[in-house]
Amino acid sequence: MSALPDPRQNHLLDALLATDYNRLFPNLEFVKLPLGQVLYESGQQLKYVYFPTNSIISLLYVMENGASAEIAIVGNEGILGISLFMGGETTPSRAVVQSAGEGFRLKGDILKSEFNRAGPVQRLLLRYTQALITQMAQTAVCNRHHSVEQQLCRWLLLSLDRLASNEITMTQELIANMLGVRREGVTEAARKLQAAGLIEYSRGHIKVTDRPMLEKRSCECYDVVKVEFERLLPSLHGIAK
Amino acid sequence: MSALPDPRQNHLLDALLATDYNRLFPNLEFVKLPLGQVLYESGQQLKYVYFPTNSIISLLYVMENGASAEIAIVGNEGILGISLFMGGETTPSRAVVQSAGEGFRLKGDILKSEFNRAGPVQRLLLRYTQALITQMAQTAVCNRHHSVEQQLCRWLLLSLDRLASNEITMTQELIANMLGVRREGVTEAARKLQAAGLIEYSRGHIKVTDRPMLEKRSCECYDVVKVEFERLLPSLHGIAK
DNA sequence: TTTACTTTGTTCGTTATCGTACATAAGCGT
DNA sequence: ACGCTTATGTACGATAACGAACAAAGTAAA
Repeated sequence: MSALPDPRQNHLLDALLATDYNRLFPNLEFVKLPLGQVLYESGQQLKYVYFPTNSIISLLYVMENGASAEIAIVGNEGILGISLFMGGETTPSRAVVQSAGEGFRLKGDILKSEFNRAGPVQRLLLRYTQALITQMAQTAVCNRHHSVEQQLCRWLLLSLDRLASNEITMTQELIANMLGVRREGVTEAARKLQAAGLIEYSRGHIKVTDRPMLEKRSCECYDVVKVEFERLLPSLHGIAK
Repeated sequence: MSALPDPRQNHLLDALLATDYNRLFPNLEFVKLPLGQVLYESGQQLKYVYFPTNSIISLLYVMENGASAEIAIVGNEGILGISLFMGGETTPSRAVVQSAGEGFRLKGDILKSEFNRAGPVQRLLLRYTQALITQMAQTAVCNRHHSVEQQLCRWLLLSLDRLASNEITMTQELIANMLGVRREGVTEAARKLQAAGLIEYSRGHIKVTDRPMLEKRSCECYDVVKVEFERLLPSLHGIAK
């Protein structure tokens, strides 16, 4: 937490060529992202895009009756605000800070002009977008076919991958909101995982103690998404050549 | 069916400026798309992109255990094969002809070079991609929260919008595959809709007789997707300016 | 310390969907 | 017209998740 904020903690920024990064750097603005902060509201014009470093943003859709479901999550592997360069300017979903932390933001106009250079930056952003699409598609599949427990495993793993530690700060109530299920369902699934020795939790803190087993207990969705991210965005410095 | 095949029946092609369209035209190849044909297999390199005219393509994910779920559908409003210009070349999903008909295909390389002109064609394709993303996201939400009957309504409406007639040629078994539910569930939902006088069906043919009521009975998901498509791709000639 | 609040645990009846099995019926080829 | 295949109808118990209500255990505030 007390580490000096370095934009390169964000893998997308880290993947940029030096020339591109240096041009962007002066425009990156460090921001704290407290739990629950709403970065985008559904249908609202986006002013900034965000590059999380150690925070996680949840894209979720809130229905007319108040029920919600998570569409995808964005962490240090990505960027929040793709609709800016995709041309739509807005989306019907909301973006909320799911795990408190920090990040950098960039004025939308600047990102757009970077994108419109039609060079490496554009290619990188598009590849990331495709990875995000995969995550959304897999969420749809998962919502259809998998149990709450499997989905909880998937969710924990996806979150873990975007954090430095093996501990997630999040109440079961909030997780239930993300998954779009009842809080009691999460409680029961979490209890089972704890009984099996895969996690330890108490009042808003979840520590993963046996990650390999968690992966076994998860559905295939986690792996599909992970493999696709690695295929599209191998985390190599200067990949956006 | 006997109408002369005109690429401009595809709204995306129709939205192109004359100069762009004319450059593309000689490369468009007319193709028949019979029911069940697999246009892309999961993870397979894409050679062509497809512009459906009166056919519908279903993007679906098939799980390890054989269960499946539809991610999105592509009809005359769009293009199949976005991962070509998004940079990934492949996707983890399969593309199957859900409603037989026709379309035009274009060599992947040609589409890529068009995209890389970074002009109106690119902007149009990206806006379409965002609309497709909305459809996927909404599918995730729908899978989580809505009943089989609501989802059937949504599915019928989405399909209807992409066809000229009010009749859909498709067995309940296939619809069940798309929705990722049991065939019996579709049968029951369809029976109710028929009893209520909204549809008439028999052995692979579904005729929608009361569309307004079908919309009422559907979940909000249909409308969200439709509105977003119209916002992003107002069906005006020469919109890709 | 006491109180208030938040988070988690547990129960119970209800519902939707599932899995399986089998019955009926419509259309097709011969 | 015949039988065969495919499509649809129906029933049944099993199961997972729901909605609601309340108990218990932490944590923070008074």
